[in-house]
Amino acid sequence: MRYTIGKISQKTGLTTHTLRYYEKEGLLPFVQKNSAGIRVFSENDLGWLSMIECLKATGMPLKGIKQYIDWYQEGDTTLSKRLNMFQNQKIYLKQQIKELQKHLEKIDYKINLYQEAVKQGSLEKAENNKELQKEKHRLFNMKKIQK
Amino acid sequence: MRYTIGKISQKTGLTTHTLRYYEKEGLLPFVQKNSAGIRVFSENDLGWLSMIECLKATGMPLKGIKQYIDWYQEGDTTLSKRLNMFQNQKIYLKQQIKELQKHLEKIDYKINLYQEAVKQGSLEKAENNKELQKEKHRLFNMKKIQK
DNA sequence: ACTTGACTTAGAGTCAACTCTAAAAATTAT
DNA sequence: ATAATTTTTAGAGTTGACTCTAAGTCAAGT
Repeated sequence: MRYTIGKISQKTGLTTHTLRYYEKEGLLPFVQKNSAGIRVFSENDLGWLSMIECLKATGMPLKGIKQYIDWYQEGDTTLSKRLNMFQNQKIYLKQQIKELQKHLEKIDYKINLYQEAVKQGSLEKAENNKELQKEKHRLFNMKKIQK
Repeated sequence: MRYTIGKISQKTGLTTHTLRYYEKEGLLPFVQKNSAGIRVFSENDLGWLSMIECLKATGMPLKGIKQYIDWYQEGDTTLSKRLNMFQNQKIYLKQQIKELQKHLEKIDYKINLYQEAVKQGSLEKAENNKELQKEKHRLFNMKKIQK
């Protein structure tokens, strides 16, 4: 199946502007153009966009994604570079998830605190709750600064 | 304990420039200044910076963080707004974590694929592996575009 | 007292990633 | 056939979050 840029925009949620921008940045080197100069996207291009989304969402800048695509185009001589890139991205991603889970605990604490505060009509009163104090200490206990 | 901007910079990893920028943006309304105009940070300010980091890391723009701080300063009349904000942030964060875990699966697939490709010296050969094909289908199986 | 380093301000500059504009050509709908 | 919509390009503009500069003040060490 072949798709116009508008269809791909609907499908991916990226604007047509963004898709052209990605192409200009070298992220979509496989997209064909017909005789009138109009882009014709294939299933394969959708696959690339899915991979781009994955790398972008996991914190890789567009330049890094372009590097990967450049390596892909160089062929099998860059296989280990690409493997290495994915392995690093995995390490980074696992770290990210771990951090977000810690942040989730902090936000849960705040929700508990504010639920109590709404109930009592006062943040100060809620902060006097022993259970919440213990939780706060556990979560926000920052190491002291040394001279 | 009282700290200068430099100490806080060391402690938080934010540059002094960034700390002043945050203050200018209204994110640190509690930071005091001494008679010479020099910022004096307290433990309480570190607590605020920790919360700012949490909200920033979970995708809230600085404007949203400022809104929260403005509400805080308005006092107990905004308790439910703040509770609501944290509840929304939690929903958003859980969604984020779920998405990152999906991305992790995709990256794991790519690692398996490239490990096989490196072993075989060819990406094409690796792509012919039945197990990997099944996995690819499971992970990248995109819905068709409808007319 | 002098030097070195940290602090102050207002404001300019940078960077990544879009986002939009304008004018023209192609495609689709009536 | 005509109108409306979509696509094309090059290039300019925007946004968010810093990041840096310059010119000056303050503080600590010798």
